[in-house]
Amino acid sequence: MLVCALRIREQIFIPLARDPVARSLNGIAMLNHDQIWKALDVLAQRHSLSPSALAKKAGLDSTTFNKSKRMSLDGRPRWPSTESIAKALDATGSNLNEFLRLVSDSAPPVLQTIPLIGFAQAGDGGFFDDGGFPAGSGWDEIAFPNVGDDHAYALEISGDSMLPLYRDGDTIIVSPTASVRRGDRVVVRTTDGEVLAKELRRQTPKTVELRSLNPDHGDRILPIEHVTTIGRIIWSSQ
Amino acid sequence: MLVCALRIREQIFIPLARDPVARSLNGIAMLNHDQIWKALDVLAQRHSLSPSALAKKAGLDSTTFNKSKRMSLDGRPRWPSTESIAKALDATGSNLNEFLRLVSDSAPPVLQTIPLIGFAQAGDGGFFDDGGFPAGSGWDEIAFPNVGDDHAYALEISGDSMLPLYRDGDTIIVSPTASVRRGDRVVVRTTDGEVLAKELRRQTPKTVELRSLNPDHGDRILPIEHVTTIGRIIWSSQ
DNA sequence: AATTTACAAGGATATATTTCCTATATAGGC
DNA sequence: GCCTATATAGGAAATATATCCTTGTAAATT
Repeated sequence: MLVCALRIREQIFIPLARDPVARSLNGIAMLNHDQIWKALDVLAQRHSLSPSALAKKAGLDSTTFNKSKRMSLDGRPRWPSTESIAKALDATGSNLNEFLRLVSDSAPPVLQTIPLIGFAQAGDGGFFDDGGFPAGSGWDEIAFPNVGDDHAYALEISGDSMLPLYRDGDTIIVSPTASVRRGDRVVVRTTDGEVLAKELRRQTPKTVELRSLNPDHGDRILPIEHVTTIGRIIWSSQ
Repeated sequence: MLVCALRIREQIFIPLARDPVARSLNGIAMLNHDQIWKALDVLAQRHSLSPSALAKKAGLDSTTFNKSKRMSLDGRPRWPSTESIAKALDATGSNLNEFLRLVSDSAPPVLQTIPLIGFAQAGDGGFFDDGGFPAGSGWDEIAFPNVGDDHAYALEISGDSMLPLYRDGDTIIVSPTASVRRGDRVVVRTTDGEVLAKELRRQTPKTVELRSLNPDHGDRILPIEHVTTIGRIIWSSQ
C-alpha cells in the first residue's frame, strides 16, 4: 500500500505559500494581467467558444477580448474590466470561483464538488451512467479537496454490514476512474443492481474476487460479466 | 453515532449551486458588484486599513474605493477595475484565492492547512504542546476542507497494528478539540509518550477505557492521570 | 466560383474609472 | 480647545476600456 499512500500524498500534499517576500510590483502586475486574460481564454475554450464569441455571448462587443487589444500601442497592459468579466461569467453559467480557479496557477488544490448519495440507494437505477459515473438528479453534494477524478462520488453508509470498517452514517469517497489493485478497498456495482464495498483480492480476465470488509461475511467471487464497475474508495469519514 | 455523522455532515456538506436557471442579468451583476466591493472592504479591515488607506497603500488615489463612488449619479453601478483590485491585493500581500474567499459568501468552505506527521513520531517529544495541539517544526502539511478545528492534525499510519481498520500508510485526520463519546475512534496520548489509536469504550472521572481497533489486541483501561490528551479521528484515507 | 459566416486586427468614438482637487467630518495627541 | 492627520463625500478633468465600425482572412455553404 505504500504506492497507494504516496499517490494520496501526491494529490493532497501541497507546498503552501510561504510568507510574502519582497517583489517588484510591476512584475506581479504583469503576471496577474496575463493570468486574467489567459483565464478568459480558457473559459471560452471550455465552452467551445472563441474569444470573440464569448464576448458576444456576454452581450459585449465581439472585439472586447481580442488578443490584439490586450496591450496598448504605448506598451501599457490593458485589463478587462471587472464588469466585463462578470458578464462573461454569467453568460457561460460560471461563477467567480470557477474563474479564479482558472486564473491562478499557483493556487492550492481546488475544492471539488462531489456528489453524495446513500449507499442503499446506489443500487437503484438512474444514479450512474454506463461508465459508472454519477448521473441523474438524486445526488446531494459535498465539497472535498480535488481527488484527481472529476467523476468521484460519495456514498453514505447505512447499516452495520460493513463493520468494523465502516459504520452506519460514515461517508466514503469513491473514485470510479482510479486504477485498482489487490488490497484496495473498492465499491463494486453488479449487473444485478447490487452495490458492494469490499476489498479487492484478485482480478482476472474472467473473475473479480472480493474479500468482505466484515469478517462475518464470506469472500465473493464474481464473473467479470456480472461486474458493471469498480471504483476505489479513497477517503472515509470516521 | 448518528449525532457524530450529522456533525460531520454539518461541517462538510454544503448547499452548492444547482444548474443555472434563468436569471435576469441585472440581478446577478448587482450581486457580484456588491460582493466585490464588500470583499475590498473586508480586505482592508483584515489589514487594519480604511478603504482610503488601502487605496493609498496600493498606489491609487485615496478616493478610489470611496463608498460614495460605488454608484454613479445616474444609478449605474461602478466597478473597481481589475487593475485596481490587483494592485490592492499586491499591496496587502494577498493573492487571488484569498480575495475569492472574501468575495463569495456562497463559496465552498475554505481549505485548512493541516499539519501531518508519522504516527510513530507522534509519541516523540516536541510535536505537541500542553493542550495536545501540534507544535514544533517537524510537521508536514496537507490541505483538507475546514474540519471546524484549527488545531486538527494528520497522522500517517505505520505498521499493521491497527488492521483491519487502518493500514500502513493510511492518513488519519484528528481533531483534538472535538468532543468524544463512546464509540468514537480516538487518538490518545499518554504521559508515557505513547500514542494510541483506539475506540473509546467508556470514560469516567478516573479511567479511560479503550477498545483496540485490531481485534488481536486487548482492551486498555488507562488511569485518567496517565492520559494526556484525547483527539477524535474524523477522516481516514483508504 | 460566389456567397455567407465567423474570427480577428485595427482605428475612431463613446463611456466608464481613476486621478486630481476641495471641503467637511472624525479621531487622536497635546 | 487647538492642531494635525486621516477618512470620506463630491465635482471636474484625465485616462483607460468598451463600443462602433471597417477591413481582411479563412472556412463552410450554396
